[in-house]
Amino acid sequence: MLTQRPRGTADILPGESGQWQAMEQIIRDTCALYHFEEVRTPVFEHTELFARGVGETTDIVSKEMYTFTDRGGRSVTLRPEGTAGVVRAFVENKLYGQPHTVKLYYIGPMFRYEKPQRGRWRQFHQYGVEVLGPEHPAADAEVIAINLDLLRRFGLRDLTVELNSVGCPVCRPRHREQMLERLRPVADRLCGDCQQRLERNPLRIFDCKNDRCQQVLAEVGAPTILESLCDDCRRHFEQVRAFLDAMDVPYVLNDRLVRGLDYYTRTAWEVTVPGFSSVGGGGRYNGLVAEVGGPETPGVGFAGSIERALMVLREQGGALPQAARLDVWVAVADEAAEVPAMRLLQRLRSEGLRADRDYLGKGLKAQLKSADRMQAAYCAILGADEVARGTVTLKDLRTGVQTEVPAEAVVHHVSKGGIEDGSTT
RNA sequence: GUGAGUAUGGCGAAGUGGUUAACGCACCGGAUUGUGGUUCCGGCAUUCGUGGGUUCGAUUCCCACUACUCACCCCA
Repeated sequence: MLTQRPRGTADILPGESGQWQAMEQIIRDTCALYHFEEVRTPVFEHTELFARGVGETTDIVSKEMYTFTDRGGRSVTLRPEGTAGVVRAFVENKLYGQPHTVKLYYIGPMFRYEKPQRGRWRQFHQYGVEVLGPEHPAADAEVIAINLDLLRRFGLRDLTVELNSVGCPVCRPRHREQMLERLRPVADRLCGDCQQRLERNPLRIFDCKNDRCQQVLAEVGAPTILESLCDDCRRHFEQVRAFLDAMDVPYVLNDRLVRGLDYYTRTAWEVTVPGFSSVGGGGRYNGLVAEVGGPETPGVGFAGSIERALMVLREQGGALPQAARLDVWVAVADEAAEVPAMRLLQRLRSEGLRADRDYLGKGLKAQLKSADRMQAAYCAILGADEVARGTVTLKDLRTGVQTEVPAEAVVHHVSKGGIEDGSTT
C-alpha cells in the first residue's frame, strides 16, 4: 500500500504532463478571447455549501462526497464540482456589487467517491466557465459556444452538442405532475430503476435504455419537458437557438437530456462523442446564487474534464503539440573538462537555451547516445583539448556536421540554428 | 452500491503440477585510439499480486484478501 496511489487517482508523469500543460494553455488563451478571467477557489468547502447548492437528492451529494470533520469539528468536503464554490466566492466577495456581468473560468481538481472506470476518477480535473448576472439568452449561447470551441481547439472530432431546456420553477413542477399522473398507475410496468426515478426525477425515465419503459412512456403519452415549457422558457429557448445558429454553433435537440445537478434551469446541454460518454456540459442556474444566500442572480456555465478530453483525443489518434526538446547536450570527454562544462552549461541556460548533461560518469560514446535519446539538437563536446584551446566541439545531431568553435560562440551558433563552417572533423 | 474479468522482470506478453520461467521492447556493456541514430555480440525474474490450503512437489489446482480493468447506476 505504501507505494500504491489511492484508488481512482493518477500520477501525471513527464510526457503526459506536457499534454496537460498544452491543454491548460489552450483553455487560458481561449477564455481570454471570450473575456473570461480566472478564479481560484478552495479545494474544500463547508459541506453545507454542496448540500444546498448541488442538491441533497443528487447522487453526488447523497453518496459521492469526500466529507470529513476537521480538527475544529467542522464538516468540510472536497469539492465534487466547480460551480458551487465559484458562486460562493461571488457572493462572499460581493462581486455582484459591480454593474458588469461577471465572467469567470477555473481549472482544478474535483473529487467524487465513485467506483473508478474508463474516464471516471475519484480525483479528476475540470475546467469550466460561469457567467453571473445576465438572464439574456445570448449568455447561454456564448457559454455553449466556448464549450464546443475549446473541445475543437483541443483537437477532438465528431463532437455533438445535445441541447435541451429543463424549464423553470413555473413549468417544471407542472410537467412533473403530468408525468406522475400518467405513470403512477402503470408504475409496476416500469423497471426497478425507473420506479425509483418516478419519485425522485421522473424526467430521467425518458433516458432509460429499457425498451419496455420507453413503450410505457409512449402508451401513456407522457409529455416531454420541451412540450411543457412555459411561455417565458419557450421564448428563451428559441432565442438561445437563434443565437447558436447565428454563431454557427451546431447542435441537436434532445428533449430527454437531463443533467445530474439540481440547480439547472432552462437551458441544459451536453457535448458528446460517439463511443464515449459526455466530454462536457452545462446549463443555466437561475436560482443557485439565491439558494446560497446571495441576491437573486441568474447564471449559466459549463464544465468539462481534462482527463476525458485527453482520453478522447488519444483514442481519436490526436495529440497536442509536444513541448520543445533540448537544445544542447553537453558531453564531458574527460576530467579536465568538468568545471568548464558546468560553466558552459549554465551560460547556455542564462542565454535561454535548454541544456543538460550526463551525471552518471558515462563514456563519451554513451553520452552521445544520451544526447540522441534526449532528442537534443546539438551536442557540445568538451575535453582537455578544447579546454586548452578555449573551444568547444559543437556537433549538429540532425546533420552530423560538427566543428570546433570558441566557447563563447556556442550560444551564437545554436541560437542561429546551424553551423556554417561545416568542416567535419 | 450491483455484476463480470484479470493479476508473470521497467513495459508488452508466452508458459507448465516436477531439476535451468519463452520471446519482443526498453535499459546496460562491447565491436582497438574522445563521438549518437543502423547492424552484430553479450547482460538483464533463485521468481510468477499477498496470505493460507491441497500435494511428495505449485507460478500453474482451491479459498480468502488486495489491487487493477470493464459494464450497470450516475456522471466529467
